Amino acid sequence: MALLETISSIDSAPKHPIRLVANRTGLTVDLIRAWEKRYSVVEPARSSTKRRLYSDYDIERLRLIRIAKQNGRRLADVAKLSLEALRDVVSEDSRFEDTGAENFRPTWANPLNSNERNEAIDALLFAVQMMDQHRFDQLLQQNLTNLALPIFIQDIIAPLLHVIGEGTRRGDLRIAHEHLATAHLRTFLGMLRFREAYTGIEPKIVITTPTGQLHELGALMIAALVSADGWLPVYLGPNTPADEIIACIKQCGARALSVSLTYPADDPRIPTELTRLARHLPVELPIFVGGASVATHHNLITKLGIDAPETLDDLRNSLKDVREHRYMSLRFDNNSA
Amino acid sequence: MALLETISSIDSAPKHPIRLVANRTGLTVDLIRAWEKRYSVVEPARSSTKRRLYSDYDIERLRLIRIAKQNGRRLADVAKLSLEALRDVVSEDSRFEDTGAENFRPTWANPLNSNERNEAIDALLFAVQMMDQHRFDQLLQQNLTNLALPIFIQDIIAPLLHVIGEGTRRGDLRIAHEHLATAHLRTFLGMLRFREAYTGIEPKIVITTPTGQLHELGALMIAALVSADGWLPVYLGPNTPADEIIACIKQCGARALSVSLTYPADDPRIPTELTRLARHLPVELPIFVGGASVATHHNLITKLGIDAPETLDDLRNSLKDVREHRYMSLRFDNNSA
DNA sequence: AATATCTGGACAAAACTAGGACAACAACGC
DNA sequence: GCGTTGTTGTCCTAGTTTTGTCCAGATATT
Repeated sequence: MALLETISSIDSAPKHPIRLVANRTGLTVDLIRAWEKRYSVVEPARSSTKRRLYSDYDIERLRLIRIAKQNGRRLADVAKLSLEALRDVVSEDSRFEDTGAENFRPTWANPLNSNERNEAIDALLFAVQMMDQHRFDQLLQQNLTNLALPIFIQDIIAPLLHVIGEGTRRGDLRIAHEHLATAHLRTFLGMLRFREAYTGIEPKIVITTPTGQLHELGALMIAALVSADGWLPVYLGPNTPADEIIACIKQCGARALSVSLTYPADDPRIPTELTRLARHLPVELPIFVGGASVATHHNLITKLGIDAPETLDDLRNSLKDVREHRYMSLRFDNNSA
Repeated sequence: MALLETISSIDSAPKHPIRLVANRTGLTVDLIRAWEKRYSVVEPARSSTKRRLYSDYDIERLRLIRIAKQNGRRLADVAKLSLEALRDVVSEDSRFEDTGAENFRPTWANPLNSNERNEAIDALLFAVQMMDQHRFDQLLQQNLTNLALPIFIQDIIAPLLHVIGEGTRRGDLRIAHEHLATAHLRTFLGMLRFREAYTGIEPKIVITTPTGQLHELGALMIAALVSADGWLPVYLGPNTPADEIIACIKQCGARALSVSLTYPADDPRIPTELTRLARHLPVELPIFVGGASVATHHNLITKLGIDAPETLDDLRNSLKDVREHRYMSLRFDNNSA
């Protein structure tokens, strides 16, 4: 019995007292009860002694309803909507936000289980196959509003790119489909950099791709990611010569550099450019590389003392160290080598 | 799965309260009511308690009317127009805005007539030199809200790109500066495509760049431009093979194609790809080319019967003809040639 | 015993409606 | 030039609906 429940029921276990719900949603206890009384917004289970017991599902709905209200919706209109419908409404509204700049944080940062993730990615893939850009965009928005940004990038965007690449290689998708998706993601990821409000005191990180590397989606993912961690990405796009990267770092006083290597892996310019970067940048300025082609240049990278974090989380941790002046540079005295 | 019902289209279900409409349109609540009182600009449905309930259709009309007013139209003149008519009016206006009576040449070659425009572009250029992305973005947003979209693109973006290109060539700007600006504009222009709400009945136009052509900003400008004129751009990004373009047009039933040629002008693949397009696409489907490299291939283009509008305005006019089934194809019987 | 939650209701702030007033401004006739 | 007229955005009042907060007595939890 208990076994079956743990498998089938994920969200709907009624466990949380009203106080906790209030804390998580930002609503007051009174208000939650009032909403229930008037519109049956949520109908929580009860304990044996009549205490309300809310499920995760309920909490999520309340959060969304609060946002919907803030966007100008009336309670009666959204009270009875399902979770899915609410998500549609909220993401639809927040896209048009004119004056807004309201950034609500997805405190609800549950990592996805593999089922949900596959479902989300399948839906996105289907939209690409149908060439339905608006559906595609809508799904992206939805996933973004439901997930914290790092999770969104790591669990949705990165796998999606991989699946699309594979699908195109195998012939399940046409090149046209891949282009459509890539072009859209290019815009979407580019926007993510600007979700955070900048105070002007954030440390800067230059993000780009060296000469010959034309794929920029990896770099953009990193830009979006670090901007959520309080960095100000200076994004230069793909195909930037080493000298220009160096000049940019100097002009804007960046504290770190991230370059992305994907394709082609055997471009002879990669070693040249990387070496040039390592030689001309101060030792205390960390250089991070990432992407599919890193493995090819593993030897050179370790020799130059360039940091090649294996996962996005590793990168984030290293950057945290950089910001707190705890980062140990791997590069020592390369200049004289 | 609720896939079918979420196709993003304007539905006329009256569900939105006035506050939400105000948020989305940028109008005040009072003003919306005043317009209704005086000219019946919109006649929203009412709830059981007399609250106004607006449809998506109403919201879109209000947004357009706001722009029309900003362009100098009188409320009485536009109050009763349909959505389609409003779009025509707005895009019509934006063509003649603030240029004197004599000259509405849209500034490809000689951008600088107006002081304001110069000032705006100088400010943008300065932000690029300072590598101040947020200032850059802020200025773009500011200009965009002050101007109608077509004007913004023709009078600000296009000259700006030109000036940046020149500046980099002459050495006033570094490549890094150009990259920063290009990367940002790539995102910014990509977003513009989604400012319009779609009803699902707009004619589609495929926009891309042929194999070998990696610069996409021109194509993106066109995508943003035509979306304001009531088209739904299917944007494929740069470097798309002719066969894929053809497949895409077939799958999504596009009514037109626009390809952008900038650099390199002498790529041998350009003639091949263009010929392929002209041969395999139905005669009644117009093909538009634009960009700096058009001159190089002038002979081929005329021979193939491809339309090469000289200005963005010409393109917009031709597209208007296409939409109203008045367009005279330049292509006749190329298939047998 | 102190704290939290429940039910039911009261109450006030906020939002919406209808109608109208008013100043700023443009257009027009003279 | 001047005055008149019409347009337009904003604001005001008074009445209604919606919504957030608070209270009181009873029950439950710690």
